[in-house]
Amino acid sequence: MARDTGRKKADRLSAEDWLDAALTVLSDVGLSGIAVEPLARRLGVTKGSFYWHFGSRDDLVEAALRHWEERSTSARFAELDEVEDPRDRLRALLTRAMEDDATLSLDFAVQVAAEDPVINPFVRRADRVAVDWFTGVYREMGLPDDDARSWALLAHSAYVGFLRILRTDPVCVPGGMERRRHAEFVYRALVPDDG
Amino acid sequence: MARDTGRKKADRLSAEDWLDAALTVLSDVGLSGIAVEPLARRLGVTKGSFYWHFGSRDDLVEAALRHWEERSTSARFAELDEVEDPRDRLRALLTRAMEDDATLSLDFAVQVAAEDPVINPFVRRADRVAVDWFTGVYREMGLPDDDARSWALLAHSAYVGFLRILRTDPVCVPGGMERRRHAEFVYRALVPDDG
DNA sequence: CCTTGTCAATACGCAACCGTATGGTTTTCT
DNA sequence: AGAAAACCATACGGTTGCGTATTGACAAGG
Repeated sequence: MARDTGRKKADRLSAEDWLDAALTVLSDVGLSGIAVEPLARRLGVTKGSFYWHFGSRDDLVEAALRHWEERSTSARFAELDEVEDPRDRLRALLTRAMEDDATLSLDFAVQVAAEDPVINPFVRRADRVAVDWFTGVYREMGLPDDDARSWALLAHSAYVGFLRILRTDPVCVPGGMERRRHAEFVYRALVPDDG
Repeated sequence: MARDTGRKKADRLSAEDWLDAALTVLSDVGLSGIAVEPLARRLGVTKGSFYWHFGSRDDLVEAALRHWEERSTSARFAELDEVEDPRDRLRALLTRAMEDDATLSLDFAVQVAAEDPVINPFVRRADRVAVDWFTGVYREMGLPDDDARSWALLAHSAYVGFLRILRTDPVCVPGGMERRRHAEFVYRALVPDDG
């Protein structure tokens, strides 16, 4: 009979269980939270389990980041390419990016750990993808390559910085429907000639 | 006879020596670099020295951050208040902020550690000071309070994000005279109506 | 039934750091 | 010089994390 994929029948764990826990804790407490023994405690097992599924702690971190790269970097921009008008596309990204708190938390946790040798290449790729995406949008608005890249870097900088400020001091930053207003404001500020 | 203040005569250390080392290593390798034993090795002593000058590692971190707060947050904005025209003042800050690599490194290291309970309040204060400063500038340009704060948050976000991207992937970001050009571009983008 | 493969517990050894306790060595002051 | 204070070394105990090795429990298939 067909094995029911992804079902937790007993208290035995799979590699995915560790991966999920890693991503959860990464989002909650940051990279330092991805530690073998604490995760094992959290999962109700000992690290004897972990080292059966993964070779090392870095392996788990890398697997978690690969997961993040697919969910975040790739998927996020892909689904926006359906919007034809570049201005609408830009607005859609901004409003969407500043809403989903789960995404914000994970993105932030990853970016804070950008200095870690395992994480660094992932963040670099993500930055490149984002800046390139913005550049494309601005070029479609009719800007020359040079200006498009400048706008793109500014836009991505604004997102990255907003993320950090938001997580450091949530009070300093608008929340709820105020946030929506700010997103709209940012959109208007980041569009060259909108009237 | 008058004691020559701040002179390193022998191989005995003072609290300031530890502070300087802490700030240097904070800028170079981040908060995790501020560790008692490694710093002691670096200074050619043992930690027996450290615990004479400071009560704990956190005490040193706090002292270092207090130093940063004065040098960075306070001084940086204070010396700019001489520029009368708000637009010129904004441009002055941007160009100055994006040039000095030492300041950039330290700011970045501090911000990356913003989650640390000792660091957090310092970063929050710094954010508030920066956003308030920007807000003042924009208000002097004639903007209503609401818009001024929005612009301020955007401007500070852009700086914070630029910092992170710069340190993660220096290639992705303009360097040298290109950077100056980008600073000028950012200035023009962050000024509401400049023509 | 009994072997094989999967998953987990236990028990090590190792490294990095924190902080304390205690005693030794310089300065500095008187 | 002699006492006091400033500064440092040594040695210790404690914590937390990584990774390995060995053995045990339990399921599925021959």
